[in-house]
Amino acid sequence: MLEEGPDLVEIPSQPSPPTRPGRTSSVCGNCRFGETRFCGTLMGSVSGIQAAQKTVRARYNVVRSGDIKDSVVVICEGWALSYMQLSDGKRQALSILSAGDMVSPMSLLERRQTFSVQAVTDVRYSMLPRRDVKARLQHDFDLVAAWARLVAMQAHKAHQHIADLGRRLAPARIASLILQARRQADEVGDLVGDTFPFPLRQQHIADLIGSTTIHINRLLGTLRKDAVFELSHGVARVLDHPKLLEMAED
Amino acid sequence: MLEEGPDLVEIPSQPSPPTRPGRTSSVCGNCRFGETRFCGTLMGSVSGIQAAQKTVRARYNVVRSGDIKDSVVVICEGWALSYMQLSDGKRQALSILSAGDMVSPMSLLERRQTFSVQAVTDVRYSMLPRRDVKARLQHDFDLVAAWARLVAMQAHKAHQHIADLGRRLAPARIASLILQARRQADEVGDLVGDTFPFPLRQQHIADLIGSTTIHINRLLGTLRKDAVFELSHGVARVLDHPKLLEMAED
DNA sequence: CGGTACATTGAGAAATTTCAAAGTTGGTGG
DNA sequence: CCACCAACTTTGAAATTTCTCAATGTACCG
Repeated sequence: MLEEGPDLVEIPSQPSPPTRPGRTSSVCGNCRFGETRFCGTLMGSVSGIQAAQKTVRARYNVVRSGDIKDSVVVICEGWALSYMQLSDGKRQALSILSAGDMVSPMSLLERRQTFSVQAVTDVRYSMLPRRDVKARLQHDFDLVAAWARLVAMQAHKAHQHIADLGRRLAPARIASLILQARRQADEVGDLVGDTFPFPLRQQHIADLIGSTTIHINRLLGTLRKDAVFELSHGVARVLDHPKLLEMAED
Repeated sequence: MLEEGPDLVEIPSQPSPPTRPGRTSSVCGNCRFGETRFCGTLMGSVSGIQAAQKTVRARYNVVRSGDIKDSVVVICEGWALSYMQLSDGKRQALSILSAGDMVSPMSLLERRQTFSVQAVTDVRYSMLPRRDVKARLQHDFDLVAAWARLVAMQAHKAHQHIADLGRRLAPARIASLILQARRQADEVGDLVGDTFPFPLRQQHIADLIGSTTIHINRLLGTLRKDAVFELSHGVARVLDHPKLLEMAED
């Protein structure tokens, strides 16, 4: 698994983070997701919440475990990975974050981040002041419910992840990951034929799956050889969907 | 891992579940935890929430994945395990539930249970009508916050679990589990010297750890031989705390 | 006594990691 | 245009970890 990243993978220094700040709140108004996502509903026409937009380049951190943040982070564009950093330097990815995802619904209460987030591609994200968001929720129980639904979904995903890691062999986990990404792409309209964007590196897959790059590499090699799945240059291609379903046995 | 349990392990039939119903709400008033737990706060003096008390014997289910429940379940006495049931019959435990634990904070919204809960020892539990609880939350944002804190804690535990399963070898996971149980026992005052109650069977440990009984058995054997940890008749004993800490590398 | 749940052991098989070393690719500065 | 570098991918072989299969042993209960 990926050891604590080299300098390039982490934000190199506090003074000059690879970030270009900016302050807009109309950005959300132009968002391709409109109000289909929680962040959209939250920002809806009359919220008056001011979102600060930022950008980080691939392989840099959006959030670091332990950071104290007074904002809720929402990914607007690009892919990122949330992960836990283990004491011995290993890391385990928790989930894929892409456009429209709130980095952590929980961060509404806890200023201290309990996990890190690293950009896979270049990432654009918004920071919503926690105070404002909280106030908004306080006045609108429906929003609380929507938020809770989000939390519930994430909890369920976490449980699936636990079951995957605890009870499945690597091939099944990979198949499962691929299918999940395909489904997601489909929902967002990014699925073109049997092809969809998949910018994760083998290292990222290994981190999600709880395995090593080397093993992932061999498994992907097999999938390619067997004409089941191909991955190259950030584009995934499912050649044998039924086979994948069978492998993931879901 | 445990295959879909034999009949005895599951509730044998709908007509005569091994449950003796009863309806009391003063029970919570007499609870040893008072208002230190969320359920206590929730039921606090003036809530007027009516809790139905039930009991199930060891190895029976408290909740089954897919059940539709209009109540929130809280464990009052005994130990239980929440777990995911995989399609191929295997199961993966998610967490230990003991006195004072709400089975799932998420169940406040979702009637459909997304995981199962099985009693490890005999278990007494309360069922709080969701409608009432929800109403209570709606009138008291502080309760929402308390609830959210609970959710956040569980999310964090889930993340730890994911990291454990994905990135640690079985010995480290066992050590980690033991220490967690010890800490928990300590907090509740159940730690006597180096000894504390630990009713989990090797099978349960395997299900939590994502391993097999046989493997667990050998590892526990080693721990015993090396005078690090002993487990017998539901009582655990930590002989070499530092060693365990080192193994869990936390 | 018979049965069920649980713990324990041995031996071989399978999955996965580790170590070591090349091969590729895309971008950058000269 | 070329050399070079960093990030990635690929391969081989040996070492570890963990699982599976197959028995056997043990304690408690009705």
